Amino acid sequence: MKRAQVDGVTSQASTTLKKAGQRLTRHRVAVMSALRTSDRPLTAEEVAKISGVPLSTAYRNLAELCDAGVAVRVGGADRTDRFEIAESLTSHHHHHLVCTECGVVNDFDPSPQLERLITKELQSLLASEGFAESHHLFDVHGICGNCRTE
Amino acid sequence: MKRAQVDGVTSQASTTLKKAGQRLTRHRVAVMSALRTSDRPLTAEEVAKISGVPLSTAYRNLAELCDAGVAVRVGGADRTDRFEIAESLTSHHHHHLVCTECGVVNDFDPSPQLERLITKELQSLLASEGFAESHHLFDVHGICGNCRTE
DNA sequence: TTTACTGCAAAGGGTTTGCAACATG
DNA sequence: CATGTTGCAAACCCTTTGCAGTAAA
Repeated sequence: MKRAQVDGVTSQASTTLKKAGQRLTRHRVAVMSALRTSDRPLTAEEVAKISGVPLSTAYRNLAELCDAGVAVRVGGADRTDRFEIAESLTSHHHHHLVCTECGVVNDFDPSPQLERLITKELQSLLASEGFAESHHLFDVHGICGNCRTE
Repeated sequence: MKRAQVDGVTSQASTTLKKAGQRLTRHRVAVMSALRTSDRPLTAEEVAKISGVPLSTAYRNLAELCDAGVAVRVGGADRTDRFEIAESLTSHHHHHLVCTECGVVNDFDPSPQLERLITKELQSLLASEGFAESHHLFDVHGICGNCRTE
């Protein structure tokens, strides 16, 4: 059921973009590639550096990718946005480890058990609060290994 | 085991502030009172309005309260910081419902079962990642009841 | 060829800070 | 009195936007 993700992600992304009336430029490919290559959410500045795309264009492309549902904006501990490929494209659900010292955000995988319980808990919650969930973030804040050994 | 929280919070807060070499001014009391009175995290602007403290002073006071461990900075969906009384003072552990439309953050209580599983899962996680948890945030993003009916 | 995209520089918006006046312990 | 605190305005920093030129489809 699960096919090679490299092609899947790229083709699904271009399809989605086309549907949104957006063009698949070399910059956009570069930005997506930067996101896909990383094992953690990236800041716009990191994306710009890695992809060689000017910062303002990187911001614009990231915003478009988010609108199209290809990427997601991830909040951290500092006031700098970070971006990652949407889980719907990678079929890899994960959560975040946020360092309150340096701001870096890393990924980690939840246990199926935890995920099941979360899903269940959300159902009753959404009903009682009239809240429509788009997604949930389980973020653990603390000091990362790097900052601890400095 | 659980005593009146109003006095507990205030006295513990002033003790903590004193220890940090900070004064308990009327502004600081007003800021803490604003946070304590609310059932959800407040923006600095909201705190300023409610407490009658000028915005820049509110920011400074909030930063000091955070440093002293009396308050906590809560990230949302927009780029506006929100603040709430630290859980260690209220002994009320909760999570957040973040509206991606209007930015409002509301509180909700997790089931003991969920909380137990989270705690357990974090132990192995922290060990394997060399990460020192300070606290965890289980944030559910979506559209709040208000925005849905608009 | 049409329309979307790019790149620079300039504007925005939330947050922080310099500094002189002020209040607390 | 000595220091921490306040208030205003200016500075900051990340992000967004206007506009003329460029490149997908």
